[in-house]
Amino acid sequence: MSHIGFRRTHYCGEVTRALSGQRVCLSGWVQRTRDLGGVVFVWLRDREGMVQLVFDEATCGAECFRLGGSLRSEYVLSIEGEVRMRAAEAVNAKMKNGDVEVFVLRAELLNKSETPPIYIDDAANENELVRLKYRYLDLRRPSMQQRLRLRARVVSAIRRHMESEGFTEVETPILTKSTPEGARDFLVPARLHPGEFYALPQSPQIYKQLLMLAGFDRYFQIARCFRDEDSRADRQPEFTQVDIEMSFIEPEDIQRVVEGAFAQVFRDVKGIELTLPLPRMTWRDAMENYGSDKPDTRFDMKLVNVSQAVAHSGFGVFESAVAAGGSVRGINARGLGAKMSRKEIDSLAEFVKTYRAKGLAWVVFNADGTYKSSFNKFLTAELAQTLSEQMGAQPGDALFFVADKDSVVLQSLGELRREIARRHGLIDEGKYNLFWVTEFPLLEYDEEEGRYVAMHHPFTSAMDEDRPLMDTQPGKVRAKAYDLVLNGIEMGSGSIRIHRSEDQARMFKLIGLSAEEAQHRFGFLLEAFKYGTPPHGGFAFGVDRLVMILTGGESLRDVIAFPKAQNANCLMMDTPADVKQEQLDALSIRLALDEDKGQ
RNA sequence: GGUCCGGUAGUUCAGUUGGUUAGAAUGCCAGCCUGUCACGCUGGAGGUCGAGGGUUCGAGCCCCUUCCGGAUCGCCA
Repeated sequence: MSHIGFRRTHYCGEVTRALSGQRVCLSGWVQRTRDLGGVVFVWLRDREGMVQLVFDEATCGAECFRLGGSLRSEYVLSIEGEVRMRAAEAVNAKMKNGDVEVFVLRAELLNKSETPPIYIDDAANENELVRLKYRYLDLRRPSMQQRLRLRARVVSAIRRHMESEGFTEVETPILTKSTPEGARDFLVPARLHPGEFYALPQSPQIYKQLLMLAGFDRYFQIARCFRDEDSRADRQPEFTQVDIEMSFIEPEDIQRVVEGAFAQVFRDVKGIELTLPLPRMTWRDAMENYGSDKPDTRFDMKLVNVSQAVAHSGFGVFESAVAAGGSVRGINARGLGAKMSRKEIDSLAEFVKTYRAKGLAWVVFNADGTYKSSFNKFLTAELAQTLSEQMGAQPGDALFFVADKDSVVLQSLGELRREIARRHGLIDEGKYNLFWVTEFPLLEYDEEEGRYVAMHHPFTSAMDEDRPLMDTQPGKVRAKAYDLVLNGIEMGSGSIRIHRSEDQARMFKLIGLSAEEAQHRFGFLLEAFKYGTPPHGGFAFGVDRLVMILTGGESLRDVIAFPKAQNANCLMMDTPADVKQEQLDALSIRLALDEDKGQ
């Protein structure tokens, strides 16, 4: 008995009326059977789709017919059969190739299957827990197959583009060195060096800069990166990024290459021609208008700063926010005044509290020209007029205001505008708004740590015209740093790097990294910079996120073959897992677990 | 580290005020059925109500602890 079935001639999904009358050999999984007693219908599925098989005793013989009746879900089957057109009344219009079927002549059962815990169908609605535990079955679903195949095409398009632009693909180590700054590292114990650890790379940042120093001029890599931080729908502990670095360039040069890669991807997998160069928006404009450094520009509803208008309104909440150096800003939910119940407005107020806003002030302009508001007592006709002018309000509009320090106002309103847009369907889902956000600040002040931290990373160079501010007003220095934003999601970021060791040392000092610590962690880099480092810069963008958007997915789990669950578990393999004592001994590791959790 | 939602049959879920033997659909098993396509009909099996503890005459339901999944704030240079 053969163990490979019949030599396959076609994929199931390829069997169409064009093959009518021909003999075909198919292999695949049993999707569903309908045993009518005298005839058995079977849907056979492979990666290209399904086709209906017919087991008819007169055609296939008694033994084969018995086999047909014994088939169950996900049995693995090979058949030889004849493609026949179906009678007009037997056509299944819901099936792509529902006008044909394959009359089985011979069949061979290659493997049985337990009854699967999940039904292999896109309409199925199983819990993620079950899906992730039986990921190999979940991946049989057509939608999962399509997403991963689209992902492969995305990566292929990128690779082709980068090669055509003269980039060299170089692999960099997975076992590398823990860095201070930035996300938590995954650590790997070193058996040959007791007490010392490798770290998994958060990105190949330093390696790619060293490759520039080494003269490769143009480098890229499809790089796996690791961050030991809490997961989100759009954040996994390990993820893939396209990592790029170039020498002797300005921001526009790298942006042109990255835009080209995205254009290639959109052309290949979506048939969409992007208009290049992509639009630019400064970080400052993004924050002012959208309250976010990754604005979703598929709808308007911009933030408006009304601090001046309300600074002396008598409304304590507004006045004190402005007096304390913060601001009062608002958004205009156009035409939604009548559609929003008091209950919904209350829920929006709860929503902004998530982002530490203390409350949400609102004004609804009725169609008849009257208005109501949460601060009626202070809302004089004059103030209402001013606000309505500044925010372009018309009858029927609803205005929402947050008063607080800028960071809270911007974030809470920025998120609120997205929430309102989601709830009221203001987002055109067919749109892809891809653009650059430029002129990011070099540093931001970390109140917890009481020092400046690098906003991008500490290898980012300052904009030339802002360099004089570095000693006097570090918070105002803009960086040669740029993000690429797609539909309100950060695709990636990049910068022109520091390439002189004295500048790098100065940057480390600015972020409070002592000379000793800098030497200990980055001594090799400072040393390397002494040997003729070219000006260089780069970019990195997330493959998972890009594919998620292109497939309309809600979660990175939908575009990663074997993703981690929220707490970084793999539910299928049950990782992480304990190890044998001998393994720990070999690594000189002793566990210090609480007794009730422990061994 | 915090907040919120969820965990009941293989799966998706319902389960009233705490009250007899925990239900439905689907799937599964068996039988019948020659044009089904979510086939149909008949019958059947299937449960540690996530786990542990507590309150109570009595807990799927109330309380505490804990585990697991999801969303999210912080975090993520």
